[in-house]
Amino acid sequence: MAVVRRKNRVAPPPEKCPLTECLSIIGGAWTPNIIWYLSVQPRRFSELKNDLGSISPKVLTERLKRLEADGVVLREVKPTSPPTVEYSLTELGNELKPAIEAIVNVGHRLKALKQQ
Amino acid sequence: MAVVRRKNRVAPPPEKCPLTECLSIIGGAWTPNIIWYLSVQPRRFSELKNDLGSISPKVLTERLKRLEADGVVLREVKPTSPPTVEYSLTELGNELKPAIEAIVNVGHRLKALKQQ
DNA sequence: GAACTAAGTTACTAAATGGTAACTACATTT
DNA sequence: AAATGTAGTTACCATTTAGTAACTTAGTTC
Repeated sequence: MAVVRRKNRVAPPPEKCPLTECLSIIGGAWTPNIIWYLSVQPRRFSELKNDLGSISPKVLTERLKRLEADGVVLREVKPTSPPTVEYSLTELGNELKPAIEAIVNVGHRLKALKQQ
Repeated sequence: MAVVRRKNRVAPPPEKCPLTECLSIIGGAWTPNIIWYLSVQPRRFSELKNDLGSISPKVLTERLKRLEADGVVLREVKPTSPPTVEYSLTELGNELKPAIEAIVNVGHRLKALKQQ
């Protein structure tokens, strides 16, 4: 039985791939988790650190800076003493919610299917 | 103005985090793209390699093996000559589609917003 | 018989990533 | 006065990750 040469191409996920575009923002350890927490409510640095459990301050700082640079997260210094810093999702950041939610939902389904 | 000690905790994304669960499967370079292509139709090794453009065969093999081990992808050797190998999504793999689609959709929105 | 296709494998390298631990400065609480 | 909380920073290290390039086996087309 000779090999069949298939010539059909699948159109690629269109130019400058939206998949890659979105993943370049939510990629990296902890990032989706951070966005998840911020989607619930604005959080302070130390609160996020606590929420996430074993993240190091170094990585948390890195992630927040990148998210801020990407326009996804807003950083606000509050005039308390000592000053506190509150992070929240920007409008652009809110756009990410559906993706995070979909991933969470699939995660639930995967867990359910695994347990059977 | 004294610092406000906030005591409320945000409930963590529930035990053994579904977010992390799902990301452990779709994480890693090229993985979401591979799933995207397979969600359109079953694809052969060389077809995927072509679809993805600049992926190396080493990485493609790695990704496919892991996806197969995770029960997300089915690998079938076809009795052609030379033998060809067809990859497709399993039922479990199909569960991932909504997440990939959501990411793609958000990617579109991000691109649209950026261009303004 | 040479070149090509299919589906990879292997050895090596470079870069990115994440983690650890210690440190800062200032203010408040005990 | 000491400890704690706030929001980080810095230097260093280990691991992971991805990429390159060359190679394999076997059949098939030119």
